[in-house]
Amino acid sequence: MGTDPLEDPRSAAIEELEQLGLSAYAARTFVALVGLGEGTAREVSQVSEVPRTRVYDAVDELHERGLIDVQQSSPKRFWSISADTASRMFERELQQRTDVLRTALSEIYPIDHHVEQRGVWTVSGEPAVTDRVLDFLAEADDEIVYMTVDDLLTPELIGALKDATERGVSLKLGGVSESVREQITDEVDDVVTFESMWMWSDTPAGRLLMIDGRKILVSALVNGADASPTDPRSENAIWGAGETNSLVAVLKAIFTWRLEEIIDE
Amino acid sequence: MGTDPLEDPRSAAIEELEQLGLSAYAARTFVALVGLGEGTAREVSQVSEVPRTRVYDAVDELHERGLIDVQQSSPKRFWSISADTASRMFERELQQRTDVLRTALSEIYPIDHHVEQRGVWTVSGEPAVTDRVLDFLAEADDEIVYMTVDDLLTPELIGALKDATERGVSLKLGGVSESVREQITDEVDDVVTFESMWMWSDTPAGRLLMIDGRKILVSALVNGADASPTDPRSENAIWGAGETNSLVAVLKAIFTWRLEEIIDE
DNA sequence: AGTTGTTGTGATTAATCGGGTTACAGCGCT
DNA sequence: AGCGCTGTAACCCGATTAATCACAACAACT
Repeated sequence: MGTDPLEDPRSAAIEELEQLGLSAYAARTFVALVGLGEGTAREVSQVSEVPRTRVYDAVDELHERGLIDVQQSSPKRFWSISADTASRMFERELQQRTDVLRTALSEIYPIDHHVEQRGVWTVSGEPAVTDRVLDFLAEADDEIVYMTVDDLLTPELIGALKDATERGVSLKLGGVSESVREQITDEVDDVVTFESMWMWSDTPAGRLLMIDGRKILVSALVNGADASPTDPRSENAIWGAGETNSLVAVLKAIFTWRLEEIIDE
Repeated sequence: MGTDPLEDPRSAAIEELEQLGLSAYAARTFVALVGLGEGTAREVSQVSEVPRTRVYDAVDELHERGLIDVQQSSPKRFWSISADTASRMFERELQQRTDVLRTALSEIYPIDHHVEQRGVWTVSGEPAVTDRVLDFLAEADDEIVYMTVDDLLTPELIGALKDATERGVSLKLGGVSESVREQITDEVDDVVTFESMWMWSDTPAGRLLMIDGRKILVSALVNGADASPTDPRSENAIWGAGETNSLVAVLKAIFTWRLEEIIDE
């Protein structure tokens, strides 16, 4: 990424505004105006480094989106809404958009997602992997084996695990630290915890999930050398389903074997 | 607008996905995959009318955003997440974005918004006008006079009016229908309502707001001939502040005069 | 009133991006 | 070997937008 993460709020804001659909000029102009509170085209141009003659277009764009008010004098004056109001504005608009999207998509959705029995699927991105894990947990009806590192065990996931045990699914949880383990055994009954077994692979960290011995997901965190703490860590996962699935067959064998060994201790 | 409003969910979804930052190909591909549940590049290409050779690019884009899983076989197979999961995905991402924007903007925000005493500001768009009205209501400490048409009197606005009266501001409300008036007098104490006085202007509908006799906002709805009920109706407003402000001076004179006359009846 | 610097609009150019097409190498199948 | 299909990559072209320039309208000041 070329821009500073949190150091420079102006660049960060401009970046976001562009992502949200504003032109580069409009974004820079708006940020300048938020800083100034109010100003003329010349003033805006000086602090934003937008060519003065283009400030007028940018301002039109912003005015139509309700982000600034304009004064029809000469020179024209521009007045930006407050940071808080602007954020509310975007939030409202985006909420509306996702609502439309949700209804449109659900109207499309046709047949049930029959699950492919052959092949291995790959997933990219931590949020996507978590979603898949949540889906799978929800469809378990016998046994869940879940191994994960601490910071991927969010409250949302703990809730899903709890739900599963409450409908009679047995849970084996591994890899977490002592403190987290205590917290879990406190909140969730019917859980067996076991020590980490990341040693069986050279994967530094990630998750491993097995559902009813018929569905398996494995993930690895891939932020190698350029690991910046603020970045959303990048996670890649693969999963497969079905007794005959090759991934399931292989991993299930290794997994249950090691698992029995460790729990027996 | 060239696309159907609600008739065709596919077009609607594609439109939204593009607005949300997906390329046209990626949007069409995703919608096709949601319909198919799962499919190959060829199948996707047939229903989405995306050139087959470009499906692969689109699919990369979608995979990186966590919207689909891919199977590394030949032919490759693509598996879309459910409509519900996809919506949650976007919601989460956008929430995150607006959060970043909010903090960035508030760090920029410098001096307090000193209010210009001269000149008239213009606002465009119903949401923007409502925001301005809410801002102004919040800073009233003596008297609010508010005239509006029914459907612009949202719960949010009623709440703000109620807040104001509860801190001792007197409220004069006009223009609303009988039923709404009853609802208001029910919810909010210390409110004087009066009949519409839109006759003083040729404006068909809109709002008129006066705060402490020192700040005035006037709006008009401008959806002329092409008024479609689903469109967010377009509203334009002007406002000015300060005893010496020309807009305030003129309107205040007319307004209080007519107001006394009507309420006296 | 004339002069001067500033303001706002419009036209024009340059560069970037994304949609659309084509070429082609690898592969399995007959 | 021949064929069809899959996946990668290169290319072209049109649209959008950043960036520059020319100019008329205007305000201010002498």
